[in-house]
Order: sequence, then structure tokens, then C-alpha cells
Amino acid sequence: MEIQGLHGRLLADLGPAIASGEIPEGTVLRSEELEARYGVSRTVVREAVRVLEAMRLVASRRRVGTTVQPREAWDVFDPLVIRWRLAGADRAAQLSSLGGLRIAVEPVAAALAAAQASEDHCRELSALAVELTVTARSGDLQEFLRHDIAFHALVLRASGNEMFAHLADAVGAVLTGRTEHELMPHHPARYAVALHREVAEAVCAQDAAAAERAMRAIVTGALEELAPTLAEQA
Amino acid sequence: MEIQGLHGRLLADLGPAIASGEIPEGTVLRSEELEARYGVSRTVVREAVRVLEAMRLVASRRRVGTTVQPREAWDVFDPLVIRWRLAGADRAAQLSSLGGLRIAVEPVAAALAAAQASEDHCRELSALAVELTVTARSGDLQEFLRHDIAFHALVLRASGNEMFAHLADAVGAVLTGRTEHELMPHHPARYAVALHREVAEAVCAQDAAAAERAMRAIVTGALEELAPTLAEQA
DNA sequence: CACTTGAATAAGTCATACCTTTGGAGTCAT
DNA sequence: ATGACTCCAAAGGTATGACTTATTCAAGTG
Repeated sequence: MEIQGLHGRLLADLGPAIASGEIPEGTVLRSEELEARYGVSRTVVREAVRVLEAMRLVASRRRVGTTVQPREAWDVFDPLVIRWRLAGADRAAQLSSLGGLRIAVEPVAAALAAAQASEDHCRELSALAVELTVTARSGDLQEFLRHDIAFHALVLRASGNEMFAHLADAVGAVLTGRTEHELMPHHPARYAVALHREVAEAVCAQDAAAAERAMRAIVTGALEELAPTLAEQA
Repeated sequence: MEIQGLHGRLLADLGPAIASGEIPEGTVLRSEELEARYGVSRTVVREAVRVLEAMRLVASRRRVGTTVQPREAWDVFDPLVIRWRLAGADRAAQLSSLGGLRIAVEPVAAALAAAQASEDHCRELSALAVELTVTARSGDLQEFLRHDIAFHALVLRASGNEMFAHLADAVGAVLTGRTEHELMPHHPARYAVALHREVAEAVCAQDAAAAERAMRAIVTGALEELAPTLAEQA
């Protein structure tokens, strides 16, 4: 994703460097310097900088150069910024922010999904819950992850709110990060799997309140399990 | 904001046109054509297109051109995309999506703010509640709006979650839109003002549950008041 | 009919020249 | 010394022409 062309390469190099704090706030990047450093033309540098500017990672002014902006200015909802931060030194902060967002959004999404659930959604969700149960028991973390992501994405989509649906990628990134960085036990907690089943059942029963409760338990549990790791990195 | 330079002008013209559906999904824009239409150079066109591409509004491929992407692909959390959609034909859909997001986030933000409220936050919030009460009575909608935006932004910031804080702009845009388009009564509802006072008091008392309840009442109320207008436009 | 080949097309890249803004040095008068 | 004014140089912004590369589509070939 987003690795097309030279400007893509620049972006894939500069973005993470800035997002991780490797290039600190206030640093001034001159076009000429970037051209030389990456051996590319003005055109390429300018396009990459434009994109970074749209993300509010940098701001360019005449006679000054492109300045790395303070964290507060960054567009923290941009998918690329989220990914870059998750990959770098800011991982802890990004995970806790996303955790908070999940606590806010996912329970409401589950309630909405239950309130207007179609048979298809019910079927798919139930099937995913079964897969989660099976792969959790067998300890196949990769498959478990795949289905976990699909489960949460489906709930977000079934909410009928396009903005909720777009958070699926971010949630997926969080779940992936959790698995990749060994931040979770080798056998997913039994209670978590049970809660996923509860969500699926509540959605099928169009019981909004129950769906919301179960989902809230899932996401608060996820954040709590992460808390020690976050504290350790801070 | 974002009106600097020629590429900024292009963006300010193309962005809204796409976001409003005026330029429909699937439309192919050729660089040369855009150069001619706006009387600018390739450089400018390419930079504008790059930014639109980062927002996933368009995708450019060799030998084909830059194609307008379907709505589902758009980065609906991008501040500019939100603003453009609010200004155009998609306003109703965007308002209802944002309304849903507010219902999810703001109550949780209020609870967090209450749980870790500082004296400063309490003071500021109380002051804003007073201003809201006064300007509501006098019917000064512009001032009321200003303070309303500040109130919600402060709660989001006081939550301590950077992602919540970044939603302040979007919430501000919703509130502004509501006032500008005469979608609200000339004297803000008395119960709404009372609820804002309740939020402020709950935060000062560090009563998370009460703050969450009051805020939830505010945002659900806001969405319900909007419902008839939304239905009418759909 | 499938498969290869080739030409046309539009984006991507580079190099260069020139314009425009603006920070800051230098100057001068108070 | 302090303030205001002038002017220059630095860096981004824009325009343009030449060239590269990927990709589609169609013609040709087995």
C-alpha cells in the first residue's frame, strides 16, 4: 500500500521517521537536501512533502523550509500516520489512544448492529465466533487474528455508520500489533472468546443492550490487558 | 486553511466537487485536461492530485488517468473531506455519521474528563456553561455557537485522549453547520443548556457517571433534533 | 480462439529556468 | 541603544520541455 513510485518511497521513509520521533519536532528539511539524500528530483520531493503536509506532519514556508510539526498538530486519524506510529517509538501512546477510541465506539457499534441486524450479518458473525472458538483452542494465533479482525470489522460495518466502518483498519492494526509483539498469551483468554460469542448471539437476537455490554467487556478487557505493557514502555 | 498556492486553489475546487458528488465516482481526470481547465502547470496539478490521492478521493494509474474513487474508499476522517462533504450534497449523510460518532465518543470523553479533572478544567468548563446560559437567553446565536464549540472541545481535550481531542474540529464543524443552516431554533433549547451545566458540575465533582449521562443526553438530543431535517433531505 | 506482439497513451521522472515571498542583515535617524 | 526602513539572499512555488515507463488495447499470428 502506498509504495508506488519514487514519491511513495520517500513517503515510506520520511513518514515513519517523523512519526516515530526519529526526526524531532522543529527539524527543518530543505528540498535540496532531500533531493541529494534520496537522489531524486525536485518533483518527487515536492509531492512527498505535499502529502506529509496534508497529514499535518510538516508545514512548509517560503524562505524557511519544511518544518516538522509538533505531535498535537498531526492528523492522528490518518491511516498512514496510525500505522507509522504503531510501528515506531510512539507505539504505546498510539495503542492507548486507539484503545480509548475502541471503548467508545465498538460498544455503540455493536448496539447499532444488533438493532438493525440482517440475517446475513447474523450468520457471518456467528460463523466467525465459531472460528474464533476453534482457533483459540488449537492455539493457531495467525488464524485467530484473521478471524478476530474480521469479526470486529463486520460489527463496525453492520453498525451502518460509515465512519465506524472506516475504523476497522485501525482496529485491525491494533489487533495485529498485539499479536505481532507478543503482547498476548499464546492461548487467547477463554472469557474473551465467550464474549465474542455473546456479541454474535445478541446481534442475532437483536438485543442491542446485550450486544453493547458484551462488546464493552471485550474492549475494556483488551485495554486492561495492555496496561502493564504500556506502563512498562512509558 | 489550505488555501496557499495554486495547488491549494485546485484542491479547494476539485475536493468539494468530488466530495459533493458533482464529479461522480468513476470519472477519469487527465492531467493535461486539468492543466488546461485551470491554466496551471503540471507541477501544480500533480501536487493537488497527490493530496487527493492520499485522501483516497482519487487513484491515479498509468495509461488510464486519475479516477474518482467510490465513497467507501474515501478517508472519511480527513478534516478536509469532512468539511467538503458538510458543505455539499452529502451534508445529511455526513451529519448523521458524525452524530453517531459523537454519541459514541463524547459521553466517554466526559467520563474520562471527570475522572481526571484538574481545577483549571473545572473552572473553564463552568465559565463556558455560564456563557452558554447567558447567550442562550439573549438569543445571540453566534456567541452561543462559539462557546458551545469551546465547551465540547474542552471536554474532548480534558479526556486526555489525543484522538478524542482531534475530533474537536469535526464536532465544531457540525455545530457550526447546524447554526448556519438554520437547523436549530433561534433560542437554544433550555434543557440543552441545563445539561451543559450538569456536565460541568459533574466534571468538577469528579462524578464520571453523571458527566457521561449528561453528555449522552446532549448528543442524543442533538441527533434527534436533526432527524427530521435529515429525513427530509434523503 | 487463444496467444503474442506492438504501438499509442498518460502518468512518472528529471533538469532547468524563473518568479515570489520573507527572514534577517545592514543602515540610518531618532 | 532603539526603532524603523531598505535591500538582498535563501528557499519554496511555478512553468516548461524532454524523456522514461507501465499499461491498455488492438492488430496480427499460430
